[in-house]
Amino acid sequence: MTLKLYNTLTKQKESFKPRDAGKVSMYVCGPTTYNFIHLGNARPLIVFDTVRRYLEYRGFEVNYVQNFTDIDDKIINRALEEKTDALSLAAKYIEEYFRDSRALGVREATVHPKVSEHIPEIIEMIKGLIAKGYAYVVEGDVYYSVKKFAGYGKLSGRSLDDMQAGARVEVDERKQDPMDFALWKSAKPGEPSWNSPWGPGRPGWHIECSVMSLTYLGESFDIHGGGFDLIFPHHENEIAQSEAYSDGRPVARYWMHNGFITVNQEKMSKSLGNFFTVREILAKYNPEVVRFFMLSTHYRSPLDFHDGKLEESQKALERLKNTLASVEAVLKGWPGPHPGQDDLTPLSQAGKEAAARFQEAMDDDFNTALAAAALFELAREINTYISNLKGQALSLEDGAALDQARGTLLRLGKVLGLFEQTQVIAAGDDGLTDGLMELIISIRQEARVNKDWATADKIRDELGKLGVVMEDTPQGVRWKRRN
RNA sequence: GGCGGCGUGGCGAAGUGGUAACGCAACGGUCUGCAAAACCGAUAUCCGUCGGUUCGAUUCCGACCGCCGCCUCCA
Repeated sequence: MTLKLYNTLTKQKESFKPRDAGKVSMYVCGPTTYNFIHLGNARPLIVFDTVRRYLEYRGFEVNYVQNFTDIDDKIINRALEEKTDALSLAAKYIEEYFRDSRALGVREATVHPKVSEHIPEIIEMIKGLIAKGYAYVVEGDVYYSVKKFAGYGKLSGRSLDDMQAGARVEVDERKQDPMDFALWKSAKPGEPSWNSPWGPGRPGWHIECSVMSLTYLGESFDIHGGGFDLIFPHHENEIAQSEAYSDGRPVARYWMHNGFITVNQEKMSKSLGNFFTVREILAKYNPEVVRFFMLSTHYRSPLDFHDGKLEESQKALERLKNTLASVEAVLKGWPGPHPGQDDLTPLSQAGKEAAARFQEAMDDDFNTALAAAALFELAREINTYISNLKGQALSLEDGAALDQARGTLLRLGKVLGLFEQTQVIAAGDDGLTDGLMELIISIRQEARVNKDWATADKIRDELGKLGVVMEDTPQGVRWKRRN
């Protein structure tokens, strides 16, 4: 089986063949850091982090680059409001960004380059574009001439004529064509700026990605990712810049774009004001719940958000965690695997099938929803197996089978970024909690032996009010914190 | 106006040219002192509407209806 992915450029699924055998170079557009990220911003983070994890699972070595736009108009304006300077404001929100992304289980990229630290390279590329005749200077600004680039519009599937008909933006008279865009913007008084051959100023929005991807990944790297709304104009312009600069050689081999998070079917965006920050959501939900929610729909489809969705994801995820906890409990006292105990039971088969289905799903353009189904199917097999033990003593074979199945479930879940942060076993945060719980459980068990149901139930009910769930399973008493 | 996407059981969501995964909810049963968890079982004659192609379409084609996105900063 080969990995297939949908390429926005060709509008079809293609077999993935990396530029360099065994290695994947990947660039994902990062945030403009002028405030906290919201759930919509988090989708590409989680989606492409999962893509990366799966590529690694498939044995590729992944070089993952995600930039920070730490200088632009929004940052400058925000800095003025907060009476600080642009770069320190950006630095602050880069910190905040990492707090959120880490919480969501998003691994750090191999490199996180910042625009402000690549000004010389940016100036170089702009000079090159001017030299090749693709850009022109007007009063300290530099513009890219879209008409000079024959392939303009190939990613977004539109022609310059169509767009001009629909354009309703104020046209800057100094531009040769209304669609021309800025590579370099001259600084107004008081604005942060860098010296350049065209006078003090700062880079336009699009040039940074061309420069950074080229710097860190080279020409024709493998995967370029981002949200749907970046297709035009950002990625279109990036192609125009990079390919003009490198004499027509493609920027990236595959372009991937994730769909939006919507609220009441409308795009979640800062301008509409219908957004939820990652920060506020994580105050209420386990990060893995958010992750599971994001991955329960295919990445290219829109994903509608409301609290009920997270509740549902939470319960679904709990099912998986309950299974892991059950295995854990059953395996208590099991001496460990012995050689030669593979493939002894139907459960081993089930594990293999689940892994195969998982891979097949992920190979098909990262179908995480289908991949998750494989997890649930395996969980049911495990539960059934445990259920059939009926509390009897565990044989070595049973132990081996369960241990193996559990390993598969964990391994596959981790590709989706699940089961990493929360302890699978419902356990406390320190030894004290565990010790106290053991004590409480033994007292309650005594009451149960004495058929003192009132006391037993009171303990369970009161613990419930404190957020601790107690279950009397055939494998013994189990407790966990709710959520 | 141009370009693109979506419409599957109560909800969410996969999917296939030969009659529909998975999760949540609800229902019946098993287990349990009772619960919870878990297991078993029945639930979509049907995949927006209308046509067409086909032996056969939810899946292909066309029209229509509805919703959404991009074309301007936006993940």
